[in-house]
Amino acid sequence: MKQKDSHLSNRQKQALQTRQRLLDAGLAVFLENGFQKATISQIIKKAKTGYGTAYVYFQNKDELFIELMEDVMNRFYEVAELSFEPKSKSEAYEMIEHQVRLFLKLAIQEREIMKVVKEAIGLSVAVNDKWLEIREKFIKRITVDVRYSQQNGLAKPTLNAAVIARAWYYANEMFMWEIVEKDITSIEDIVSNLTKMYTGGLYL
Amino acid sequence: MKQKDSHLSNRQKQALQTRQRLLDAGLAVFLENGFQKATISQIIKKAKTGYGTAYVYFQNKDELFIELMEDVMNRFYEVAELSFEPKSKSEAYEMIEHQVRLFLKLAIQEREIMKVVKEAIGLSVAVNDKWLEIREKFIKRITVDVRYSQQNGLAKPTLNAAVIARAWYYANEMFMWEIVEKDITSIEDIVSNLTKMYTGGLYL
Amino acid sequence: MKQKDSHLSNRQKQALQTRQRLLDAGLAVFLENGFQKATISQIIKKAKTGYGTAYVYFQNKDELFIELMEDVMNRFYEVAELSFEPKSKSEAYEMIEHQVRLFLKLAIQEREIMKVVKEAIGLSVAVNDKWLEIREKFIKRITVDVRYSQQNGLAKPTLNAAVIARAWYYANEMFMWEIVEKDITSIEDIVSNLTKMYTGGLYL
Amino acid sequence: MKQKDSHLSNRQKQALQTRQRLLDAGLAVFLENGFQKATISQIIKKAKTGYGTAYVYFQNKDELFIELMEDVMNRFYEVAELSFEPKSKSEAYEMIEHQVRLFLKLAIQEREIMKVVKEAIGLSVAVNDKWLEIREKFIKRITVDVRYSQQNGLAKPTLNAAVIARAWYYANEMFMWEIVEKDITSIEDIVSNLTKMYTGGLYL
DNA sequence: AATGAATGAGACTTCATTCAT
DNA sequence: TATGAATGAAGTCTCATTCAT
Repeated sequence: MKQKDSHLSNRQKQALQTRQRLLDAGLAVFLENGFQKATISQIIKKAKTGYGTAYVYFQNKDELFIELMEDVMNRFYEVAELSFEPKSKSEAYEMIEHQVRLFLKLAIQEREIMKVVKEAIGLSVAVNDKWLEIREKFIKRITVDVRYSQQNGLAKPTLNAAVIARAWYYANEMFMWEIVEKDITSIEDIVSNLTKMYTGGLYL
Repeated sequence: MKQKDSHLSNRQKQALQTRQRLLDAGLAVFLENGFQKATISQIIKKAKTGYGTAYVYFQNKDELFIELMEDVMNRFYEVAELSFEPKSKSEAYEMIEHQVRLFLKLAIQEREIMKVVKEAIGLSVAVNDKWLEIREKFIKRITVDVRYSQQNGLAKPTLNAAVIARAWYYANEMFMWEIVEKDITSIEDIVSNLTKMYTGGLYL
Repeated sequence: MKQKDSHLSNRQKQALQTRQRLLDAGLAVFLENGFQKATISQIIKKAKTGYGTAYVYFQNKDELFIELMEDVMNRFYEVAELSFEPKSKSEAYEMIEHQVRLFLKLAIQEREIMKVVKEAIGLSVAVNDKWLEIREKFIKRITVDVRYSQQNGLAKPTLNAAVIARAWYYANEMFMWEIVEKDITSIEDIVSNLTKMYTGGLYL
Repeated sequence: MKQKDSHLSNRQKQALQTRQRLLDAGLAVFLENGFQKATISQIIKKAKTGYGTAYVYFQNKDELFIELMEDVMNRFYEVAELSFEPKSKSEAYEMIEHQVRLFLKLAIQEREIMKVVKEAIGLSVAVNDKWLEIREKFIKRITVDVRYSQQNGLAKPTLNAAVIARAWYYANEMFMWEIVEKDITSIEDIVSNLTKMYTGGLYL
């Protein structure tokens, strides 16, 4: 954003570079070997640092991966954060369909790293916890959107926004995993059915 | 059920008993330690058999667990198999709500073993594959139900039954995991919101 | 040789057949998997008998293999037993060259089983001992031949027949293994050089 | 020998010591238990290092043993490398007899470790391969010697030096194993007969 | 003569992490 | 800030063989 780094000492700049080298190397190694088979050994070799150096910047393998994972998930979160202030049911439909499409397209784009994320979730408690945290962030954001529609008389006011948001997110997340794991590339059928059922069920 | 076994030789009966002892011991050990920490060693000790004996009946820890998992999942599947031939939208609503409630109640009942299942899915490829297989069985069954409603003029005929069934199942499965993992006991809010959104979105 | 079996009871005939079935199955399994990887399990499955049955006829896996090995080695031993009563050095040369050629040709013919024999020698004490026994039988036979030549004034009388026979056998055995393991097919160079050196060194 | 190591950091020197401790411990353990029964566990206990440490320096038990084996075999190889430039047949005879004697004496000296080598050759593919490599090195060296004698008009020029060298080496190796395994101590009979036959057969 | 259910010893190896330098 | 030598826990699974039937 602003001119960061500019006020840093050379030493600090170097440190930042080392850190970034580890991150880059980590990404490459995780993509190539998956989470479990990736070793710190491979990562530091690729980053040309010593064993200890990796532990200066990251508590452990999981933390390094989580950093990488957050980068990717931020891209997903940008989609969730898209402004959502529809004036009508049909506008809501358009916006939601658009959002779902972007979300699933992103899954296709980030397929490889997401496969590793899926694996890591099952293997590392820390990664799993991080994932849960990310998920709640998504659900919270969706809950806000649902409430907006209810407050503006577009959506059924008796439904529990939090539960609906969760259900909706769950369906999206699961299709996302399916796309990632089964190498699915055509998503339009999913996009439209998902959106229709959701808006049909939620909106007036 | 019937008198099976009756035609088995004593030897075979004994073998069957040994196998069952291992299964029982396995369940106890998995419940107590979780999937990862459970060891074959603990299981055979509890079953009072030799190491090799376990490997006569099960290829490895994963296979033994999968057998156990299938037993539990069959109880879930019974719910999915409940006859579903509604005459009206409201009858459909009743039936679906009933099914969801049974499904989630079962999750509460089987909470402990399901926690282990969740853990095992992330840890064992074999268990994960089995889970995917079970999931597809559920989705296939739901797809049939959706089609029935469409063919009887109850549900929107333009929706893709397979995709809708999948989305619906996904939402249910995810709430099931949430209930299992967060020790949730009050499910009525989930049941009613889930059902309302689903029937509102799918049915005419 | 004579009409064996004819006087055997049916039961004894059956037993003999079972034994033979095990031997045949053993050969097939050893050839396919090598000594170490071959399992009793595979053998009895192929022979269509029970576990225990194999142990009625053979003390253990090694014994079954040794029986097979003896069959093959008898074919080699026939070469060693070829009558050897040369009248002159040149006749001796011819006979020895002929013998070496037959011996090494046999190695080519029996290559596959001999590979397994080599493996088994290193792995099983019993097989190794049997091999040593077979070797001594060969050397004893050769010693007789060397003595014959010495007694008939054809070979240097001061050489120690036993040591010479052993050295000669060793060279032959080693070339045999080389042919077996390196899939060598052209042996004439070996045959002639071996024979020339041997007769040159031993004969007058 | 010279002051190598001098330029190594303390860290590297320490590492070298650790490695040597493992090698020394390995030798002791292999001598005491043979190859098969020796365990990494015993070795690290004797070397007072951790499990992982052994695997830092050697891929596995086989590799550690191969290192040990190479040390011994180098002593044998020194004998094979003895300069061989005879001026006459009788000088050749003397030199060869001397070499054979040294070779077999060495076998007596190194009997215990060579017993383990023999065992290991049958048990470990890696050790077997290493042995084959060592053997070829010997044979190559002998081939050079045979050629020298042929080129200087001492040995029969029509014989194939490579085959003769191989045959000669084989006889020596086999007697070496016999001496090692049967605890033979009187070698003069072998030395003289072997040399006589060889020189008689090869030289003019 | 034939069967087959049961047995159990036990050695390997990996790799994230530490901490003295 | 960077290094890298050292650590060590821990759980799998095989398969020849036995012996009661």
